[in-house]
Amino acid sequence: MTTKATLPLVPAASADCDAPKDVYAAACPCRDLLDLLANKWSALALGALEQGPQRFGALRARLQGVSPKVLTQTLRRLEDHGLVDREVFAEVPLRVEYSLTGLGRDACAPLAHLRTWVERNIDRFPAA
Amino acid sequence: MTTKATLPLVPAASADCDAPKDVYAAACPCRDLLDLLANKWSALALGALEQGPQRFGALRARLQGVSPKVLTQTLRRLEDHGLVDREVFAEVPLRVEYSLTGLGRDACAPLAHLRTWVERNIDRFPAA
DNA sequence: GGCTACTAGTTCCTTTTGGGTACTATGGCG
DNA sequence: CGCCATAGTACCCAAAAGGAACTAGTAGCC
Repeated sequence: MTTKATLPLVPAASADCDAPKDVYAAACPCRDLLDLLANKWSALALGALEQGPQRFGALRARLQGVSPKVLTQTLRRLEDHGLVDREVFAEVPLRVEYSLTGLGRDACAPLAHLRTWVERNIDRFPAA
Repeated sequence: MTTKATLPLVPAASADCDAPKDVYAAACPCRDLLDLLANKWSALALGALEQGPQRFGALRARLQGVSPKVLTQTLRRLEDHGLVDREVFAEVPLRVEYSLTGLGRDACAPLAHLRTWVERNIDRFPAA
């Protein structure tokens, strides 16, 4: 038996998102956005940019352990979604600055809550 | 030239986490925890469980689009970290109930902020 | 001119993860 | 016996994460 037969996983009438603002709906764009923000590197990058515009190298140093490739991907994705701005200065050596947009600044609030909750509650977790 | 020569990515003295509560430190356990919580399915699963204990099938229906494998993975990971409880009832057909621990309940708050922020601000995002 | 250095990436490759579909185990019911 | 249900697991493939090495463009130095 297939999955489809056992459970009506999606109401089926709402393929194009009848309830347009439900992260629990698979087809809702909210899902993609949640996927973007609920992500380790995004949360860290936006938090770093909260303290002002930063260069690529500075972000790389702040987000300890991030590889340049992943950092580029993360920043591009945030840029594509209108959360950060990328500004290139034709200096030498080349300088590129990343900064938050208004939207990005707003998105920082819930992510900051998450980060600080983690830091404040880490001791309550089993050592494993 | 290698990466090591150009940037001291990690202070190197703090391999075992001198500042024990910094999500920006690669070696800090906070990092793993952030990775666990800052995750689409975790955020959705914990949010679903906020409304009371749920069976596997109910969660699967609520988290539209999740496959049984991924749901199992997500729930086990949350269980391993002490965020959810898993209770098996030896009935027939088998019943398994998932519920939040105290820690899990606390973790819901920041995640709920994130989910509702997304739902409330989705319209501000570029259509792309 | 040739060498080095700087920044901000990209490319290539391997490993890990995500994810779907199909299948299993258990037991009641007709 | 065959069928239903639930709660998963097994298997496989594709996508993504991730690391190390390499590139581009320019300036300064010898």
